[in-house]
Amino acid sequence: MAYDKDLPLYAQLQQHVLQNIRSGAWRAGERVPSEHELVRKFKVSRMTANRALRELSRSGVLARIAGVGTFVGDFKAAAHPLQIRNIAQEIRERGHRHRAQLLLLERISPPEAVRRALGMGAAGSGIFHSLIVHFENEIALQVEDRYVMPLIAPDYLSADFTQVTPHEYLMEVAPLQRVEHVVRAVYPAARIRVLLKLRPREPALLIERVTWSRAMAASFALLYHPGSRFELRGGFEV
Amino acid sequence: MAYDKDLPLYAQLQQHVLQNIRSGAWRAGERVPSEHELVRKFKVSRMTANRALRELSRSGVLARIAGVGTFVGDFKAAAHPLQIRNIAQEIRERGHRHRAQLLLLERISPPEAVRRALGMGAAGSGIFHSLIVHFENEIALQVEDRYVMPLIAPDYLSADFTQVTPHEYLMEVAPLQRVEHVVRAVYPAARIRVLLKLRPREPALLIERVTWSRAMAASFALLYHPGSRFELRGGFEV
DNA sequence: TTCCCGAGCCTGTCTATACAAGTTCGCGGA
DNA sequence: TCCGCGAACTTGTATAGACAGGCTCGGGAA
Repeated sequence: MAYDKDLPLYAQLQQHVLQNIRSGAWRAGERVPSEHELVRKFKVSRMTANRALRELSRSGVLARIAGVGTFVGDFKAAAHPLQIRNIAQEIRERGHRHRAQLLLLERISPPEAVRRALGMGAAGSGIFHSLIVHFENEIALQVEDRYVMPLIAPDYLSADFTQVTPHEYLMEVAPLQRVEHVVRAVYPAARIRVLLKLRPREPALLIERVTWSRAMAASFALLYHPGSRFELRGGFEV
Repeated sequence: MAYDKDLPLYAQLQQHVLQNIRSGAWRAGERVPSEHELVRKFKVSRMTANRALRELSRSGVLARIAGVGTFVGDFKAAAHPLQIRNIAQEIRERGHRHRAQLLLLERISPPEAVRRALGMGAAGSGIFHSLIVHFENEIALQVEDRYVMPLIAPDYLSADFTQVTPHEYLMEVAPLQRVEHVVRAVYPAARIRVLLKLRPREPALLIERVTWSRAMAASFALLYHPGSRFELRGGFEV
């Protein structure tokens, strides 16, 4: 094989497939060699060829149909991933200083929108609410408006959110099971605009995050970011 | 094993691991059973245990260190994926009508911002430019402002972009190698605001997309979406 | 006391083999 | 002509065995 001899065999097979796709020799939808053909051509065992193709299939590069064959995936249809990360960690990884300012930490009767997001019945008994501003080098980068189910984190009101972010705190007290995000561009309410020091027409990037733990909705967060100072990045290779 | 007998063995092992993580029995950073322990406990071969753990490791649920062991991954550090998809396909999958209106299709001298995004030298010889509005049931959902390297798609100016989207066209003529996205909330220029029929203070969600093909930047697209009618969704399970 | 080396664990890879189940296609019988 | 069956191919899964290389820790040598 004319590929990097330092790589394991299955990875060399993957390189072979990827190079043919990258070069345009194998186009979307076209058939790629079967496991048996790879076995014959490259003198490897079928398990090795199987692993090479199976992993490329799992990552969306290939599509496999039992009994039919393996085909080049359709990038038109592929979803390209973006990344949402922990704000405090992101700031620290940039080598900057993170500071959290706690504005509210209370038990309230949940607003209708929050009840809907968390799938609460009408008889919402009360919910924990925190409002925190996150600063990167003393410049506001996120307003975190969060609602937490008391059942999941009974001691939420006594946590020190200047030291640990609510997300980190919740990760400690309850195992995370599922996360859902919705990202939108919004023109936020005046209260949020002030906290983020938004300029007159500057919009905000809003991430709505719902987390599940122990088979129930645990927390609903509205994460506001200044449009001019925050962006989500993502990529997608081969 | 007390798991779904219809699942393959390696998947049943994964269920076992995931249930222990979900329930909180195994916390982030803690050790999980080694392959040998799984072999003894569940009477499977090591290759089966290896596959179960390897795949969970690849998806970030576990972290493995050769010579040491396998550990529960740290969700605090995990990045949560969002999805960016082909707009025309997304609309059609919702069962709605997609229509593309071509406003500009020309060869121009590239603006500075475009030259930078595509990594062009100062002597940019000229670049193809298209401006298209995408409608969902006759409501504007995206303004696509795209710049394409002539080397990659020499016949770009003679394509029919009411029938095929530029992204689909480029996928046909050049193999896709890499995609990068940046997502921001912006207050767009008046020209864009008119096309999207934005209300007075309504912001837009802007996706900047650079694609590479044959080891060079191929295309730079600015995708504007109305803040009130467009959102990105993503999730993350276990 | 300090340092080095090896035993014993771990993951990573690879092979040969086996069986199951899905698809395709052509041949032969009704 | 039409239908059904089976051969030949495909992927999916599972096993047993092997070797390589990384890490830890303890015992023995300097």
